[in-house]
Amino acid sequence: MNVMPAGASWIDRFTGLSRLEPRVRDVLTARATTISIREGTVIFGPGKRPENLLLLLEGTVRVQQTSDTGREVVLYRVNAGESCVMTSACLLAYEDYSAEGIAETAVEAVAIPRSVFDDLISQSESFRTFVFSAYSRRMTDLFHVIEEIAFRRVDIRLAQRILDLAKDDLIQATHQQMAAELGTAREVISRQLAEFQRRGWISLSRGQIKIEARCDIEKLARSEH
Amino acid sequence: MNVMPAGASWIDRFTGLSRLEPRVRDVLTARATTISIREGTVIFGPGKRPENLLLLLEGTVRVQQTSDTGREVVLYRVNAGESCVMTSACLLAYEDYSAEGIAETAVEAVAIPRSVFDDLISQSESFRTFVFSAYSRRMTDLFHVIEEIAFRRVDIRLAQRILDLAKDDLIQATHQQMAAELGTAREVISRQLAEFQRRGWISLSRGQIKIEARCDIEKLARSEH
DNA sequence: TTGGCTTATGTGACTACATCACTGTCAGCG
DNA sequence: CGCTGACAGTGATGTAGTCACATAAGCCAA
Repeated sequence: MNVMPAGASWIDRFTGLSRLEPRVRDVLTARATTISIREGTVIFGPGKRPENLLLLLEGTVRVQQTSDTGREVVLYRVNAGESCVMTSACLLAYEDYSAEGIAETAVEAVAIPRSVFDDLISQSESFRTFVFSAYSRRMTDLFHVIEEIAFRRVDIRLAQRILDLAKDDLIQATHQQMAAELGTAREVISRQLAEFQRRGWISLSRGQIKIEARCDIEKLARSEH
Repeated sequence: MNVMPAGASWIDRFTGLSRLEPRVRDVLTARATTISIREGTVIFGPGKRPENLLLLLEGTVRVQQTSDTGREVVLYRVNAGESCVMTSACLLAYEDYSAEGIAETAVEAVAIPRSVFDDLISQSESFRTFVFSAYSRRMTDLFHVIEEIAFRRVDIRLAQRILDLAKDDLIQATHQQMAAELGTAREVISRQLAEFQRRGWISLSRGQIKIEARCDIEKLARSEH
């Protein structure tokens, strides 16, 4: 993780911080640093306590749960312009989570050390709102995950996830990885994808999925039940 | 909700608050009130923003998710000595959650209004730790729920829940309510309970489940996979 | 007490999903 | 070129969820 002084303007990339009191803004600019994190780095996870609160400038962090039986579910992703609140929870009150956060791409982030975080929380009402909003967002995300896993059909969820993950109508992922996205088994994904291909919605090749009929997939993704 | 002045000693019932700075302690004692909430009251939920952070002195709050298709899952319970952090998130950054919190029994709680919460968070390090720890706890709870729903068999989860809910080897609940506990369908619960009864582990009657062989149920609850 | 109502529970048939145990296939490389 | 390891396909079987009912149990009022 390469450390360098923070620029003056990054704050404006975070909508929640735009109204920050000028005094507090200065503290943040002075005492936070930007860091670069390599793709694949584990940012927090079982046994790994993070040292900083991260505000993402570039890249995405994937937060996932790995069960003792080795199966995985992706819980949510933290994108540029968002903060990784799990790290702030860990920061102040470390519990050994079963969830872990992984840099899915190379990540540029502003790192706020615990002491600064503490000062900001105590001095700035708008910073508090920023942090608590972020918590709310993530809680809401988790509620959605629970609802989807418990009550939604996998074909619908798969269709949604294909649309979410597709860059330029293409997804670079194995069936195993797609299964981990939804918390299901590889075979289930293989069969569903085969069915989608049969319908001409996608085409498959080793390690990738290509969207051929986006609107049909959207139709399924939007359908109830 | 019946309002009366708070006693001096309730703070000691919350382990996280025992080390509160004396000055802050006084603020809390002076400006917080205890309230009584009737069983069944919706404390927060879609369209209902709570006005206070609640610290539970007595009773339990059940936090559950209701899907648009009408099915439910119980996410976690807040017990005496714990704080209802969802309300604090709502307090500072209201999002319209799909989750709702319901007083499962009559509840006695200390109510901390938004302004006081704000003061405490800014003035007291140990109060901050208290609040963020509570967040951590609940996040962890949600991770467990996700793991259970995604990867655990319902017979095992049902056995666990029976043990959790049993007061004096008896549960007053319909199959429908048990289904909501686990986020599954009523028929599934009926069949599983029938099987447990066939094995002599429980006996059933309308609206209640009686434990007959606790150790056998525990054996199943503990078993992997 | 009987009959009617509501709520709770039982059941069969069927679909969806998970698991297991394989087989087949592709890409890269020694 | 042929091995190797990762990826993908598939049938059989078990578990869970859905649908459409049939029963049954308590409750109240005639």
